[in-house]
Amino acid sequence: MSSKRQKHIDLSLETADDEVRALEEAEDGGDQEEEEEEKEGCEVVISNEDEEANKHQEENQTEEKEQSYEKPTAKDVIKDELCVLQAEMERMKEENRMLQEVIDRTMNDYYDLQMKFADIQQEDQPKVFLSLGRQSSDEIKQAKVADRGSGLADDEELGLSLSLQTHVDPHQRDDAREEKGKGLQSWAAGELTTITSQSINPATRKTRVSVRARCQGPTMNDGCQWRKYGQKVAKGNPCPRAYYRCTVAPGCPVRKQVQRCLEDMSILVTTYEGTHNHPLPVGATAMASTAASSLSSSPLSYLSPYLANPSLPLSTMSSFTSSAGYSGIFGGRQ
DNA sequence: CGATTTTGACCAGCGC
DNA sequence: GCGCTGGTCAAAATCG
Repeated sequence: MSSKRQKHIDLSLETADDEVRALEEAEDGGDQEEEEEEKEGCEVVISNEDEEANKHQEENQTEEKEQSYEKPTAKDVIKDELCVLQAEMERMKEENRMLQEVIDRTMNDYYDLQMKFADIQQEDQPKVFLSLGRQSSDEIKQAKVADRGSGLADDEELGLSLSLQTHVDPHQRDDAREEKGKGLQSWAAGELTTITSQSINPATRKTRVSVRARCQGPTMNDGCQWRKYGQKVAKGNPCPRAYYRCTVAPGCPVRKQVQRCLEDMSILVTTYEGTHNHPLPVGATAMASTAASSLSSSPLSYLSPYLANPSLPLSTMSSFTSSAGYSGIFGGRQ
């Protein structure tokens, strides 16, 4: 051992050390020299091959020592294996523990959302006002105007806020809008994404969701199939507004409007209206799930049915990070 | 040839 | 009532 340069790696795993000690005691009955070695902990012996070649001449002289060295090397291998296995086991345990925590958190969020959804349903079918987007109450108030006019108002970018308001009487709409919504903000991975949702027609309870996302193409690929049925140049925005109808299933009432933002042509403002009367494509469902889970900690009780039958289109929209608003709109077939 | 897009016409709601 | 505007229709054009 003295003739060879050795590298020692002390893994310091007591349990593995104990097992090795028990093994050696069973085999050798307790050798004095080995016991001293064991006190140093679990060791991994790695010989340096380069120096081993240079000192090849010394090998003959130390042949006897080499022979006596082979015995503890074999045990070191066993120790090594045990140490590695032990370390691996600990790592797996830690990983399991973390995964369990994630599952618990997800389940808690899900139950919480279910409870909140039940509460909302008890409010005599109130009108739900949703606002996703970093908006103040005033901005929410302007949402309808902006939606009808030259695209959505230029909300604060780089963030996602969410508010939920409920009110029954259409005449109270303005008052309700004065309330500042509870907010949830999260990063959109550096991309702009603002979602603004509000119900427009109290009679039909049609909900609308506006999504602002950076998109190079003429429209976002949101996983659904759309047919264009009209195009208009809205006042105040030279960019034409395109009208699309969902063609996934015949008679599906969902429609969407697509228009470039006046302030930033790279931003595509897509407004969805109506509720799908059919199951959504896999891609849309996947995205909906992702979006829903990303907002699981928000006060979005209406997400519960959405989780069961999500309808949010999956897309190539690179900036789409959250899409809870779709749940209020595209409830899918329920 | 069927599906989709384009585009002008038409309709409804709203404000004056 | 009139004009403006947004939304929809439907025929023609285009595409695959």
